[in-house]
Amino acid sequence: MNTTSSASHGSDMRSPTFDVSVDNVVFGFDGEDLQVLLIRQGLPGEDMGEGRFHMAVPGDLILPEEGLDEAAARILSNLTSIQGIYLKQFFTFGAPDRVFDEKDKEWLTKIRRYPDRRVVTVGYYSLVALADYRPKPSSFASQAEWCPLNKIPTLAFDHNTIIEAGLEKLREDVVNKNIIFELLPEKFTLGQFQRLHEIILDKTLDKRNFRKNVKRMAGVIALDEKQAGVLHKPAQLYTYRQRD
Amino acid sequence: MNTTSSASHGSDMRSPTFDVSVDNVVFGFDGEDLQVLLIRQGLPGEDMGEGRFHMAVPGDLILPEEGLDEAAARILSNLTSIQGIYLKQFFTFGAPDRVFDEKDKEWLTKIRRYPDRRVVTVGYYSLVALADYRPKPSSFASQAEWCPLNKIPTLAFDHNTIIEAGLEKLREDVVNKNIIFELLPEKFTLGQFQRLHEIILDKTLDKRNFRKNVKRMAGVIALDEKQAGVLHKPAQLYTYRQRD
DNA sequence: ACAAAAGTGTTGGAGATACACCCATGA
DNA sequence: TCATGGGTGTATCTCCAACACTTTTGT
Repeated sequence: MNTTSSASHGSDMRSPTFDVSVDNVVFGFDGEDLQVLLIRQGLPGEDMGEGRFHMAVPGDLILPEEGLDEAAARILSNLTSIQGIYLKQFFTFGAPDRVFDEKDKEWLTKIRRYPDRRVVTVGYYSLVALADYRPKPSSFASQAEWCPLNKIPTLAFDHNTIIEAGLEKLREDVVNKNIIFELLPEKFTLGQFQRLHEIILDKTLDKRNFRKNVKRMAGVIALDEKQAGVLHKPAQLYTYRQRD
Repeated sequence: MNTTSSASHGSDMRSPTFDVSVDNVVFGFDGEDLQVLLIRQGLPGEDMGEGRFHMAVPGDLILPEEGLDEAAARILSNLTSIQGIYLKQFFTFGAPDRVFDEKDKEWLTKIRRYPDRRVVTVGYYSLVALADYRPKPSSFASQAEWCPLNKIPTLAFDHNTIIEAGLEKLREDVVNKNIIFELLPEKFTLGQFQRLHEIILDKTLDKRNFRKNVKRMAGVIALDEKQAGVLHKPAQLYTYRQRD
């Protein structure tokens, strides 16, 4: 029987060496569209403006003494000065051929000490209410940009796959957990709320039925305040307060 | 602005070194109870019978050219000669202090080449229909044993946490995906089917309502066969066939 | 006045819940 | 004959889906 102790924890003397990274799919909702934060970088020491870019989701190797959640928060915070944002681990990508594109390999040669070392990356998604951060875009890294979900270009490594998987997980979580409010600004209209559902679930919802459901929802509170400056009937504003 | 390129993918020259492992929470259902596969190991070269054990979930370091799913399948297969079983990645555990117990550290000293190296482990759960494998326990490693869910002892490392998280994920998946049949033998009774639901969801279900739901379920087919040798009215047997 | 989104009820059907007794078998 | 789990139907209620018109604001 093939039951040597090599199958049980840690009994093997081989010592493969890996890097572990975190990649963070940051979703932002601006009241209209769902966007994803992308990083556009030139090679270090080269002119950013001359055409050759590396586009990816924000990510980095984790530090020797750092937890995974911690790393995800650090990366996001370094890049955007956004803090206290909802972060969730959703999947770990460890295919041995994750980096197969020649351009990606070349890139790593210039940027990593051990460019050939295999990297296992832990995927996170983050949720940001863009209205609360967009007004001060200067606080964002100049190389960071929001990109609408349906216009994502081809990215480095397996990052298109990672975004796809993150979106899939977001869909699941929106129906099963109470996370959608993380994408909404503090004050929001029911129109925005419904639009957000429609984008994430990728289907249209009935307005009256949707509003009935919202009324049944705990934590959604109507404010004494309406929209202003819109070219149509101003909407009632709502807010969300977690119930004790 | 704290937006140096250190926040973006791979631009950091540090090179932490990690091991990456897979730990596999194997759930088995025998028609009565839900069980978890545990590994009991003596130190290599020591007598297994003399008291000092290391108990854990099956796991191992991944090989340099091996994918994560592949590693999970290899570990399970080495240990139990079970193959073709449902495997699912559910969470990655990377806390820097995952190994804090002195006994665990001592264990690693004896078993690992680099015992102090930080290990990030990818958690999988597997589903096994015990009736299809239990009859031939000799095919199992002698150190592997099934342990009822509610009698799990204190395990090595963070393995109690891992089992807890795996169970939690299993609960979610049972309601959202079609995976519960992976735990059922090819032929099963509605009583077993209901009991399995009750164990996993940790609540009692109404028999008549449950059976109504099963009738509505696609893929559950009544066989021309009944239980035999039971000391009560023999139950109709059913099977599950994935619909095209 | 017009354009644009906000806001508002009813009905029919499907699924969920609650509930109690008889049946077939082996010992 | 007894103990054990197997097997069955009905009534109620809640949730979901379908559907169209009026209101308020800015231009």
